[in-house]
Amino acid sequence: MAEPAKSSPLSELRIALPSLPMRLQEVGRFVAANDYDATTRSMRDLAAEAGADPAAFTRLAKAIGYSGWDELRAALTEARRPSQTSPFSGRARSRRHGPNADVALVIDKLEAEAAGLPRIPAQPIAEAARALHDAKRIWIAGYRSCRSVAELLNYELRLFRPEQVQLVGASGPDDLDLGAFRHDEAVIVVGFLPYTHASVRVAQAAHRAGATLIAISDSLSAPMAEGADHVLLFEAASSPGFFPSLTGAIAIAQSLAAVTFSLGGVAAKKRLENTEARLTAASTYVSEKG
Amino acid sequence: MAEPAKSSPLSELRIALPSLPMRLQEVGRFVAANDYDATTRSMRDLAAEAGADPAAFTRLAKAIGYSGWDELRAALTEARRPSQTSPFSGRARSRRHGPNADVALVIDKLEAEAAGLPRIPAQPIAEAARALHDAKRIWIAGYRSCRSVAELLNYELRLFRPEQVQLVGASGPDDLDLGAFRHDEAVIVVGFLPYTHASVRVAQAAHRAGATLIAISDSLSAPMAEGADHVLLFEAASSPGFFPSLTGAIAIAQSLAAVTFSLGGVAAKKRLENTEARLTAASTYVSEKG
DNA sequence: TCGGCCATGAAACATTTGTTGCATGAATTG
DNA sequence: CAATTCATGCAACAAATGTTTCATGGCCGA
Repeated sequence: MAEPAKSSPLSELRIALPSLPMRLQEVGRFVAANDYDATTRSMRDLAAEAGADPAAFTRLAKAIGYSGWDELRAALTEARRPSQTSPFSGRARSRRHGPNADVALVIDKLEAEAAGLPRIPAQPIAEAARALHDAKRIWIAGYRSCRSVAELLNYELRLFRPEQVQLVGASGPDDLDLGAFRHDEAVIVVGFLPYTHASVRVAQAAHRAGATLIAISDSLSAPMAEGADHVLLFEAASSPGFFPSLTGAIAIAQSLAAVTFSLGGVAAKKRLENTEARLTAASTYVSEKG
Repeated sequence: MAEPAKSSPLSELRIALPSLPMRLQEVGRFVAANDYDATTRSMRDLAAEAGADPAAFTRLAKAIGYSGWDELRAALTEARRPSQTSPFSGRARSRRHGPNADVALVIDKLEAEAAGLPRIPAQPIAEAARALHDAKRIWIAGYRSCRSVAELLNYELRLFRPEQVQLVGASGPDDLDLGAFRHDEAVIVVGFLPYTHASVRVAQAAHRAGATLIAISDSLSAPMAEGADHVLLFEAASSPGFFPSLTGAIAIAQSLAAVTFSLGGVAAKKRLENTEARLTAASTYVSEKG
């Protein structure tokens, strides 16, 4: 039936893993986690480090369709070969069609977005972070695709300022929150073309209340950037594809959170540790080592 | 007799090269030019390909101060080992002070993240997009900070496949959705260290149901990558700061959506236009020109 | 409970590995 | 020109590698 794409030996391994005997699973996980050593060191070495029988490696290789460990290792080695940064790295850019057109699209996109990031002005971010640091409370608003940026910012800031950060509209209609803005609070609005009415309303309300308004957008002339105390610009259209890029906005959000955190000093650090301890106690996370 | 900086075995080799016998020079150049093969293939293999005597490799190693080829190879292997953290981890960490410390932090972060993007493997994204294209329905899961990535993906995919894309847990407890996975559907799980139990459960449920599992994570050995048909890797730790970076995950999500859209052809385009028309009619957006 | 199956570890196996001794021939020196 | 040094290829060596076989013990179905 639907042959799963077995582009790399590692993915073959991963796919077969769950249906393997216990010992082979252990060994398989070890290989997946240490694929560099798998290609460079000897089978017996790996066995010793993994605390397993050397034979298990041979059996693992055979279990996923290779003639033996040597062949598996050869496949891994080829997959890791650097000259083929991506198998089509030759920039295959000329070939807009054919089977590799998709890969070329992805590469284009990633490169374009990578190029856009260093062009983001850093100074305004640092200044905005200071404003956040001074704010009694922080409101965050973003709609449609920008919602994800708003939520990330909300999540990260709440890690060390849980009681003072809030998403606009998180607990009821936006309109209720709009009336709650105070002059000593900060409001962050994320948005780019086409701009939603909702985000513009939030910005206007913030301005009216005398709150510090921080706009994360793609243009200085964006409607919600009007009257903003800080405007953090990114290039939404910098990458090919059917939809504007949010990579820059995410990078800004994370930098903003990082600087705000560092401004928070030991107090922020302490609260972050508390939050982490609580999450660990609730066993939200999988324990690090199996 | 100023010992030249012998940071890497390769530089030692290059430095000693000119004073070596002719044959050893040839072999040395071959090693320098093919250092990847030097670490992975056998001495005799290399000798055959270089058209030289196997003994020459042993002699070369001894000539530049190693006890033998094995030791040289070990040094090369260690030099090539991909750093567990990141090339930037040691950098700029020296607590810059002064008024511009924050700005420097932002710049570091942006640069590091920009450097990480082109390292994202493109091929798996294209393959995963094809799987999405073929899926009858698409489920998306992500928790904590990864929720924002999941929601962005959900939003963009729903623009042109509104009825077939759904967030896990969007309309009730996760558990209800977990039982709804079908073999002809695709499940996307976003997560990185520390991994949440919830995301692992989703991945396991997807695997059990025979659905196509796509994992967006920071490691091939992530628990929810086990049994995954496609694993899309990004570097969560590639940037300084208190929190892992989501920029790579966002870039992957957007590329995935873009390729899936392009695979959808005119049908997808048509549906996107419909969606846009509806949003405009509801006057969600501010009209372009004032 | 018995019988077969499979997973697993230990040991024996043939092969391949890196190394070294030796013979040859060219280059260097007195 | 003779004596010496040195670079080089070949072949034999011991060590290490990956593989296979076999004995053991647990598990499931009859």
